[in-house]
Amino acid sequence: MSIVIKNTLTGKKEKFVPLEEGKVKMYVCGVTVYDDIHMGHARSMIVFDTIVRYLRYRGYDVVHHTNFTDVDDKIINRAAEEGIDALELSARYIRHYFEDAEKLGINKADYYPKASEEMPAIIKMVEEIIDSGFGYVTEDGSVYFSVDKVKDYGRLTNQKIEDMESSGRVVLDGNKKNPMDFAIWKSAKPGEISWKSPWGEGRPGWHIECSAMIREHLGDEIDIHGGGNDLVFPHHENEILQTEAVTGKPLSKYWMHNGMLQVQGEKMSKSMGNFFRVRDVAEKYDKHAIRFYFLNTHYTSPLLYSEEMLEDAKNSLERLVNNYTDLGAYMKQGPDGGEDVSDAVEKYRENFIAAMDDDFNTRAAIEVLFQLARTTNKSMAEKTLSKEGAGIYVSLLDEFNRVLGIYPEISDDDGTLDSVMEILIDLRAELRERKAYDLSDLIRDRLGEAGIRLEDSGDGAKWKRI
RNA sequence: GUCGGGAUAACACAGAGGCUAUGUGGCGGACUGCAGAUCCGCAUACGGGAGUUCAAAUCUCCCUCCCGACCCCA
Repeated sequence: MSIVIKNTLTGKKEKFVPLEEGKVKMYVCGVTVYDDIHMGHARSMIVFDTIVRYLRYRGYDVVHHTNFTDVDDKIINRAAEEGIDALELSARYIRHYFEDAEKLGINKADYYPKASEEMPAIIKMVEEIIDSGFGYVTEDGSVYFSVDKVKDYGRLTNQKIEDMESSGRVVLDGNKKNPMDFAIWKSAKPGEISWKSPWGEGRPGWHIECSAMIREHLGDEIDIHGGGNDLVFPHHENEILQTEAVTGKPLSKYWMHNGMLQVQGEKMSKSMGNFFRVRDVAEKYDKHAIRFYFLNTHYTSPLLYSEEMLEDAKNSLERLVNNYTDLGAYMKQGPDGGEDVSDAVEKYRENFIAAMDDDFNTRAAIEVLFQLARTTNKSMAEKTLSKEGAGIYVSLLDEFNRVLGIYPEISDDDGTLDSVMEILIDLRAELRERKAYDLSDLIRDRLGEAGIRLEDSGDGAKWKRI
């Protein structure tokens, strides 16, 4: 059994074999930090966060880098509007990014390279591209990549240059020799943020930073390169060209792309103006519901965004969380002995791994959780489950949760609250015994207002924080 | 135009030749003083048309419609 990954490069699912056994070098394209991140970015972040978590769960030693594009036209323009320095603006949104990432339960990447801090590596790479004959310098001090020199352009896109030009949208501008040529170094306009280079003051083109930063920090070849599928062309295509022009080696063995989030049938994007900021959504939905919403679909599929969808995810997840907290409570109160759960547990683990091994099918993995919930709910109701068995299930769910991050962390038991609740529950039992339902219901209602949900059942009451 | 991905019950979303998909919502039952949770059951499916096959939601071909990429994008 091994992991299978849908590789954009070949369009097929391929067995995952890293360059170096047991190790995974992974680079995921991050965001251009000129504004707050939206739910579309959140999807990509959660998807790749989960993939990293799973690879680690499967025993791989993963190095994961995600970049920030902190120098680009939009940042420069936005900063000019606000009358501040470009890097001051990008620093602000990088800060926001981390605040938002935390609200999504994202584990930190090992390193976050920023274009502005990688100039020596970027300039070096541009020089190497020129030296290899793939780059040319223009009169104004810009440097372009020459696609004419490339043998098999369009590998990732599976397209020919001629076909793309027929779109009529690609135009020959400036000093380009071929309309498909792209800037790897842009000369600075007066007043713009710039760095010194052999070609004069300027800044990097969009695609070069990723190529340069990968090479600088991860090496010539990596295992997995990820990002949204809107980056396939031209961004990733061009990254491949740049890197291979210099190293002669494939940039990444596997290319993974997540599907777009759609709002009313259209892609969510800044330019469409139909986006929802993570920080706004996170006001109303917690990270577990948001993660569940995203992971309840395969990462490559398009996904509809609406508040109803989030509401739906929240309700669905509640079923799983109820099961999880019930198992937690049963662990303390359930009977000893009971049937052996080890076979069942092993089966669930196998199914979970089989689902995730198949191109990280989180949706199928979640179905395993629902199956587990149904059968354990039943065995708890029938008292055929032992407290030990419940404990084993809880650890199993904790294990799965290290990958998915959808169950809430059980807050440290406050012993005081436990005893207070015990008193209240006993008191209510007494009241109910005397059929003083008005009082017992009042207690339950008031607890609800205080954020504690009390549920009566045949053998005592259960409570949990909500 | 070229290339890619889709169309599955009320909704969302898996599956990929035969095996009860799953969840939310709906309806009906069990449990219950009530509420909630939980369990059991029910209903509504694989865009259309041909074909291959003993057997097709799944494979092949054709058609219709949707989304994305080709300027910026996760």
